[in-house]
Amino acid sequence: MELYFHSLLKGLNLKTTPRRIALLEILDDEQGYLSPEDVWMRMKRKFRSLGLPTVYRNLEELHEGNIISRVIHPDRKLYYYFCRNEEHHHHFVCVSCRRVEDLNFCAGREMEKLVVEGIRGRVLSHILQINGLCSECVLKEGAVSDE
Amino acid sequence: MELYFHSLLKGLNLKTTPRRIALLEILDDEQGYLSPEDVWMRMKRKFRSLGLPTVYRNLEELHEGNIISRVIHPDRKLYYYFCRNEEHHHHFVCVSCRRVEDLNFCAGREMEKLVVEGIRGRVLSHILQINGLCSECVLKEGAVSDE
DNA sequence: TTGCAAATGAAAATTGTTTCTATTTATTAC
DNA sequence: GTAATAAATAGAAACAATTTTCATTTGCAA
Repeated sequence: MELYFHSLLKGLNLKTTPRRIALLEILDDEQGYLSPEDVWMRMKRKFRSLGLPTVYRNLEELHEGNIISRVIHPDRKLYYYFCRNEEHHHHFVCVSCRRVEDLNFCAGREMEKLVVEGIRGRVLSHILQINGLCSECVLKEGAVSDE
Repeated sequence: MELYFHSLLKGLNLKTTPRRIALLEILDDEQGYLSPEDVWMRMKRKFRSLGLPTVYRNLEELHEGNIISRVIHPDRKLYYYFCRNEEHHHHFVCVSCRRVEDLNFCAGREMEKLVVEGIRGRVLSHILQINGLCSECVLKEGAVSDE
């Protein structure tokens, strides 16, 4: 694995540092996506004196090199995830407990068709977020509003 | 028109101030969308001492009241525009010229089913936004990246 | 017209992200 | 292996968009 990461980095003319390896491992282990701060917190377990700018810089370099993907969520923050040729998916966000669950669902194909045929434009990316109550919070059924 | 705006504001229990009228007029005149700062600059022509927080506050209140719509551009800034379509719908946002087009498409039903049956949760709302290039910008095909 | 809650301006705070700079480190040529 | 050097890093500071705070002003219901 480390060898594979090394060759990826080499391909971008980036040096293979322990931090970059760790960052790639973290993203590779995650099935969802992570904010720079999420990545930072995970990496800090290993590198006590890691700076947040280092995380931002590396995430952005790897994104530019097409090794990881970036999404911009409606919360206006950046999120990154490892590029797998796996099914693109979206997240269900519980507005009560803030848990996030993956949804193996994407309307991308339909949207693309609609945009290409209807508007005659081109789709570059899309943002989909579903807000609701997860099973536990549905039971608790507290006075939770959608915001 | 002013009367119409007055009734809209009344419906939200918001007072009819000269600033709110001007703000609504500006958004109503625009066929695309505007950033809070865009709105601020246009309003300053009329109100010399207008504060930017006032613009942010009002845009957000009107958005919450469903009088104006909000989109989040890939540049991570907020943009607002006047709601003309009553149906629930989604947005196609041209990342090049900033035009917004309504898409009469919603995958809400499928998502709902998936969430209820799969996760056993409840959907409260969803946000779907498609970023891309509109027909004109596809033709121009400039060096525009999804950024 | 008056009283009061709502709206506002100005300044300051916050948040997420980026830049700067001195120091450290991975790689390359020997 | 080792030295030279260009890239990578930490830490501090800068930044930009947005939000909060609070004292003052204003719309509007009584």
